Amino acid sequence: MNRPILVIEDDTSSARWVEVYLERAGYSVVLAHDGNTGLEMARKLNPALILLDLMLPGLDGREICSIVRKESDVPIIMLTARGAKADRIEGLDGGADDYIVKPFDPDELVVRIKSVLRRYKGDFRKIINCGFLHLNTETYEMSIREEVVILSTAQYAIMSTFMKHPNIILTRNQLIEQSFNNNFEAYERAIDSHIRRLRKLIHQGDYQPLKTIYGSGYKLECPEK
Amino acid sequence: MNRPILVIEDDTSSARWVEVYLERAGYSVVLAHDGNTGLEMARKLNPALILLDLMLPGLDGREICSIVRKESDVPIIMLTARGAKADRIEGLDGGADDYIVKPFDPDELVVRIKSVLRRYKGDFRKIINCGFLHLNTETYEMSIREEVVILSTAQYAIMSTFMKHPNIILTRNQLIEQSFNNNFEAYERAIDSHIRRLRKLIHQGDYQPLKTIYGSGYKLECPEK
DNA sequence: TATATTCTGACATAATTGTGACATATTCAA
DNA sequence: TTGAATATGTCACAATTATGTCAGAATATA
Repeated sequence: MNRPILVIEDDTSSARWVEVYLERAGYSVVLAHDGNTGLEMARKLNPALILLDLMLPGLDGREICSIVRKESDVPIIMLTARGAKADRIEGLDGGADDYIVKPFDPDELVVRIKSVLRRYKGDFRKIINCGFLHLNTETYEMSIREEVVILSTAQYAIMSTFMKHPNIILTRNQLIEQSFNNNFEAYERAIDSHIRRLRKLIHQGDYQPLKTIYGSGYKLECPEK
Repeated sequence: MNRPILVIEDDTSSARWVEVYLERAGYSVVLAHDGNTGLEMARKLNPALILLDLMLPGLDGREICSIVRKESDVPIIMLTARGAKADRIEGLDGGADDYIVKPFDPDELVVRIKSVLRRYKGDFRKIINCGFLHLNTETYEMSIREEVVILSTAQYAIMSTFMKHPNIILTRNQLIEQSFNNNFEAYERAIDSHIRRLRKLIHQGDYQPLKTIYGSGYKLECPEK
């Protein structure tokens, strides 16, 4: 019993083309041509993975993404049109695991699918999502709404610790332990400097999700999933 | 052997609807349509979680909640009908772990359930409940009906001592011992200042649950569990 | 009423964190 | 390899927040 890949894509010809290609690669495929049926199938079929077009009639791709993400942990790859950077990111806002820009190379599609599934089995997400923050664990890129920045090693280490434990107070020592596996010789308050640098990157106008908890440590504030 | 989710809800159609939805999400579900059978089942079945309607024939939802809470640590999510914010909080007042306002989004329900169960596996109570006071041990946030404040280190230490020993007179020295593990050099009367600051935060109109016991110490007044 | 106790606000001080500048270390490209 | 760019840790000092203390007012108790 092989769980299928669910492809939600309104353009029939391109959907069929994907279907053929995936089946050739050994996956079983189910197509949905609009958002509502797509969502319904996502619930009924328990698919192994969802390929989701961003622009859809009926329910929008990103809406589907956030709904599905709330209900299950199924991996989702967004298909987005070329160009608009904002658009790519918007997919991630809903909690997608990866995205591919159209038109894409069929081989690349298969590679991405394999990689997402592999990661998924290893229970390891390529992208950690947290509110409007999205951290790519392969490239160390962090996107904040429409902006993308590349984090330094230490910044990435600390940020990923925060994003794995959102809404929780982390002491400087916890941050050091979790982020650097204790390979950290420096003064505890070096963390403060990293925090300052991170804050410059991730604030949204006046809103700063990296909170100071006086006497305790720091906390990354994220909307609850 | 999977422990079921017990749904105590008198409206049959809405109960069935919840049942279908939860089963689709992979949970096994048991229904009870009035308070008394609900309570009985809660005792017999050892459910993984209880979904509890606030308004019930027979035993009221909040009565059940406090009875069950006395007998076990099973997580409880209250379902409350009205929109009024005060009402939602009333669920927590009985010792519930979360509440959902009807009519609710089925997706949201599943999300909440997952999150409560996840917290429970970590085997720590995130929130200490005491009357209308709720203290979050992760964030040092205290919610008082509708308001949320963040306590300072000392305030948190003292407040959690009170909430772990409600309705009991605590002398200043007991407060110091329990709250600061005797790492406290200062004059006993410093407690008075903390009390004053806490009182400013937690009074409800004229009602002040932090009582002075003349000649002895202080007491946090909570409705009995 | 007299006395003991607690409340209150103001204040000083202590504790903690933020900031920018700087020195050193590391990385990367030529 | 060298040199430039970048990253990181440290420091001094500023800013902020928390805490303890006190004196006098208010309150409780006998």
